[in-house]
Amino acid sequence: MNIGEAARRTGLPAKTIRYYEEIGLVTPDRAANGYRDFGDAAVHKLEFVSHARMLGFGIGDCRDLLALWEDNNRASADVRAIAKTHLAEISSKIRSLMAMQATLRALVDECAGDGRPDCPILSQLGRKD
Amino acid sequence: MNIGEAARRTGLPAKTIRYYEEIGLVTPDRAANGYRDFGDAAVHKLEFVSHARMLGFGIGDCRDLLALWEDNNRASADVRAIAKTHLAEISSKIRSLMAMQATLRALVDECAGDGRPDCPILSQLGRKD
DNA sequence: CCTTGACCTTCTGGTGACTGGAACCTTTAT
DNA sequence: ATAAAGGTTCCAGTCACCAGAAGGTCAAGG
Repeated sequence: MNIGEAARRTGLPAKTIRYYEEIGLVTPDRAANGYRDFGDAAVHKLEFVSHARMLGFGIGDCRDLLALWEDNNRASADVRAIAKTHLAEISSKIRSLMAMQATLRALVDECAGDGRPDCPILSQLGRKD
Repeated sequence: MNIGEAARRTGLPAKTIRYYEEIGLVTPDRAANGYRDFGDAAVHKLEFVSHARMLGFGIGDCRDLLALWEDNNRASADVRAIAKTHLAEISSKIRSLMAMQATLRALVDECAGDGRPDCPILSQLGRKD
């Protein structure tokens, strides 16, 4: 099938699929006219990568997970290790975002938000340490 | 003062300060030898930007907040609006990360993580929709 | 006076994961 | 024959920097 149909089936933009080919995540066949020709296996791989990306895995992790997925002699421990590392990164990002959120929310709550110039948000940002 | 001292005072890497000059966030004087010469006001501006960046504001927001900070006729409503928009983006990111976290945590908990190939993580990633 | 080392300068190129657009070719339908 | 809808490649841009190269400047010590 052509790239458009593969895009429809996977939900990935065609541009993204071309990019995935460029970096070697998938290697679709080529038809005589030069068009990419995706088989079911290629589409399935794209779906796999799409799902992994939705869970926030980076391209490097996707590559590793894909290799594991295709290796019938894999150890689930290897998969789990990648996932756990990623989970830790997610948790760390959440913590950092929640800290920002708490600080910012307090500041926004304090701010009158009217026509006057006094603003605790700016005061806080401009404080000298 | 030279860029090194400005970096020490603000905690920003010198490279970052040069970048901030390049994009017009700060415009330090130049000494006769071509070195950047930061006055207290310039350092204070850098501190302001540094704080805003720590709260996750993008460079565009920093530019706007900086302009508001320096405008004595500002309305705090304008500052508050920027902050509220940014808060909404933070909340959205947190929600999205927490969804990933929940899914991934459940998968990791289900996975034996041993030498066998069976792995619910890979099964889930490879599921056809 | 010379050297050493720390500091400064600019410039180029890379990061992650795409996205947009231009210029062009192929297929399908009218 | 033509027009629309698809496909192709390649170049450039995004964001907020960071790494490194090649070279200029300055203060201190021999």
